Amino acid sequence: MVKRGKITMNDVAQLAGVSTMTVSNVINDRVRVSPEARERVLAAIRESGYQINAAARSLRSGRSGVIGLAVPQVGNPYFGMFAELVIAEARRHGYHIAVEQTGAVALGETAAVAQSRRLQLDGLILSLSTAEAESSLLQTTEQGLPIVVLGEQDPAGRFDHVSAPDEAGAAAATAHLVDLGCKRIAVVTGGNLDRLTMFTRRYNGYRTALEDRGIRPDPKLRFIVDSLTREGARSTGHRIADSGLGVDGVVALNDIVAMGVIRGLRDRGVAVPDDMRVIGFDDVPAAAYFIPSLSTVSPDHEWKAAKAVELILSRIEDPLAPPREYTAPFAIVRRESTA
Amino acid sequence: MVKRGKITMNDVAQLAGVSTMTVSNVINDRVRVSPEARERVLAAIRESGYQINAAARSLRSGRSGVIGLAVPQVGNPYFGMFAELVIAEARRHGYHIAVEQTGAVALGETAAVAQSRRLQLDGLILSLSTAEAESSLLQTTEQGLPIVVLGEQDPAGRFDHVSAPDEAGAAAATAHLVDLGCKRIAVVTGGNLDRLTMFTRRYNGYRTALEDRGIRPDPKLRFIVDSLTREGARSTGHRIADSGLGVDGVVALNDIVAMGVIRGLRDRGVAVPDDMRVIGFDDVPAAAYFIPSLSTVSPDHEWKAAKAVELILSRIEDPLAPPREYTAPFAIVRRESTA
DNA sequence: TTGTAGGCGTTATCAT
DNA sequence: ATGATAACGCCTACAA
Repeated sequence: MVKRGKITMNDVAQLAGVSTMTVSNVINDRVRVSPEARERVLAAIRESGYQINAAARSLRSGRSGVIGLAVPQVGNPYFGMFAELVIAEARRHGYHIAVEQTGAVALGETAAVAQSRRLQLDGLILSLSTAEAESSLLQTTEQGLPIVVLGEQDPAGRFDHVSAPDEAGAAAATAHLVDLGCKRIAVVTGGNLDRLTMFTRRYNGYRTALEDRGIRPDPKLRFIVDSLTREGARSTGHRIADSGLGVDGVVALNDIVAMGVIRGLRDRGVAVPDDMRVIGFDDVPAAAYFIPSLSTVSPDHEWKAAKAVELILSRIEDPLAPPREYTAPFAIVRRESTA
Repeated sequence: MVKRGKITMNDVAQLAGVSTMTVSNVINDRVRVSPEARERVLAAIRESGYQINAAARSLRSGRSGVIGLAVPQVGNPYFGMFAELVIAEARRHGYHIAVEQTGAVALGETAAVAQSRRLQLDGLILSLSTAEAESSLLQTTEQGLPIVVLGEQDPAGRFDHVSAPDEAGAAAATAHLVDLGCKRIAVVTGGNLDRLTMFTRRYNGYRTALEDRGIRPDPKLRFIVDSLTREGARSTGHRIADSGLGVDGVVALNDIVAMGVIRGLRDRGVAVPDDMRVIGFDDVPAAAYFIPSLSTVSPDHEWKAAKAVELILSRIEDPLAPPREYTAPFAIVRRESTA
């Protein structure tokens, strides 16, 4: 009894001997439908293998039941893990997630926003890496796409925003190294430090932690990765090993970089933690299994994912509510790399 | 001049002083439109911030321009990397990718298929981990959803299929260890070995490589991970270290497992490669940066992604063509873990 | 080259 | 409780 091609609600209605609206009412259990009618409809659905047409529903209702999640790359361990959590959390609320990739560039972030509108997504959780995408964001919210921003904050503070504990986390990481007796603590950060970015905030955390303990941050101990990749981090590890600056501790801006740096140090025969201690940021799944296992700042990822979903849903409910700002709680996880 | 709410093609037409169809024709550059009209339309689009409504287009045309990609989890390094490549390749062909997660269970795989139909996806690239989802697949293709299968092959061979070089790759990995002088080579695999799965095929590769060299595979050297996670692999590493079997080489079914095993060995003071050599499978991005860097079977991931996209596009073109079968080329990458 | 009519599958509204 | 009707925004077919 399986019909080839498209089976519509109408087909189901005929099969069940009811009207299209009754089928629709059963599916969405909107109004009271008599038990017999409901039963016949459900049987007809099973028999025909009917699947609702999301395009038609979305066109008619204006809602797609899909929320976008735009991240730089899903292949990145951090964003891959985060996407998984968001997908699970959204499903709990009856929503589906569509993953977009921005490549961490403004063009990609703008494109993700445009794409979300085209696809009639009900909202967008956007992990921002640039500030340049802001103007397109503003235009978009004016046109009614609810947005929650992660990572970089828009300067005007007009969006719901969930951030990592950048300053406090980096400060705690730095303090951890100081407490262990490290005297020459380097920091590995990225990009330029003019604007207030994730890099800047983590760097600031490092600096204030040192200053709080009466240590003058040495500009020579600030290493900039030339690219935010494992390879970029590895060569930064080489530079640190070759620097002759007597570095005995490293605060890395994230775990990928930390592991790349450790790998680079190892290339030069520098052992972690024996010769130098290293701490990361993010607590990606691989961190606990790296050799040496990686000490790191561990933000509550589940909390972050749940908060992002909660915010986007309430923003969809009430587009005009004032924007809200949250920072994830964190803990320092001590592992072998700072033993 | 930015209008709030939904801007339709009609609004653009009015703004430009033309008919809706002219706007549609400009957007899809279908027929010849006079330069002046086209210019006015483009200006109106820019001015209004118009975005085409994908739901309406999809409803009308029956095509969404979106291809589904169903993988177990995007947080997994292998699938995250693979998703990235597929997304990039699809974009090159003007298609968008929607990522689904199956959790590597039959229920999830079936659900992904149903979801793809609901969402009017033009096709589905499905990374299969189970055989149970097969019946639902068959029903689906009958209803016109083009499918390309990765990973597990459906027993009936009714789908386009791209596989990893499981047997040949595992055999080459094993041969590599033999050539290095390993005498007691263990294999770490998963699940039961009754059906022909990825596990079975890689295990078979290991076995035939040994037999080809006149070595009798010792059943005691076959270790089964109780869960396909880093933690499961780590505890397998413990078991290998504690086994007292004199293992001097390990063929792991994939890189995640290989790294987990190395971590577990390290927990027991077994050094890789000094005390024991380990080789993985997949060449995930992290493999080259692990300590020790991981020797592994490196399938051509880009080839695989490109082939999957190529197959799904041609399947969309011609739903009735006979199914095709491809296996990715590979190379053995020698790194520190087998030095 | 441009415009008009109709329908894709669903649901809101109103009527029975 | 159930059904008829119209409309969501776009595109195919045809007409001008």
